[in-house]
Amino acid sequence: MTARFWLMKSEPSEVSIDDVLTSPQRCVEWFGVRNYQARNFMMRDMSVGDGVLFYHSSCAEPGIVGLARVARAAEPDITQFDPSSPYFDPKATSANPRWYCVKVEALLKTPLIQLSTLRQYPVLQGMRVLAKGNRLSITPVTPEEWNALQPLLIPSA
DNA sequence: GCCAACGTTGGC
DNA sequence: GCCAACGTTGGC
Repeated sequence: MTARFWLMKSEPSEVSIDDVLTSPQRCVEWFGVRNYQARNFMMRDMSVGDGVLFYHSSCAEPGIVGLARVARAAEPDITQFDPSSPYFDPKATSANPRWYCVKVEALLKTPLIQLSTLRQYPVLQGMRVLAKGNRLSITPVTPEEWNALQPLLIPSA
């Protein structure tokens, strides 16, 4: 296990940072990931306690909106078994699940950090989320990037 | 709505 | 195993 920090995208129309912060345990199953690379990050590389940048995508104001942590290791994503779910996968069975998800606990809401802001910091230029054409919904964040981001993540009064 | 990027599918 | 076609993502 190498990575300890992650950026995780969510569409706020589906699950926003506010949705998670106001849910009973401040937790959400990261259901709906249907990309093997992202799944493998959750299955192989994530550990409880890993730091998470909560990112809103496909919305009016895309960017980092919160801090979170991995709260539980990967388990089968139950939406793959539900024929009424948009994430239903007919090739998945409970004996042979295809898709797994970790549980994420939201910690706090941060000021919105837009892509244009991230681009201003040389140390952050390598972030996958800034790469042209990047579509991966879960990406590793280096300790250097994580540390450089901290001053930007302090909640305003 | 546009479109670039990229993952997946399926015929061969 | 190749690769063209297709579908999806996601910023703009």
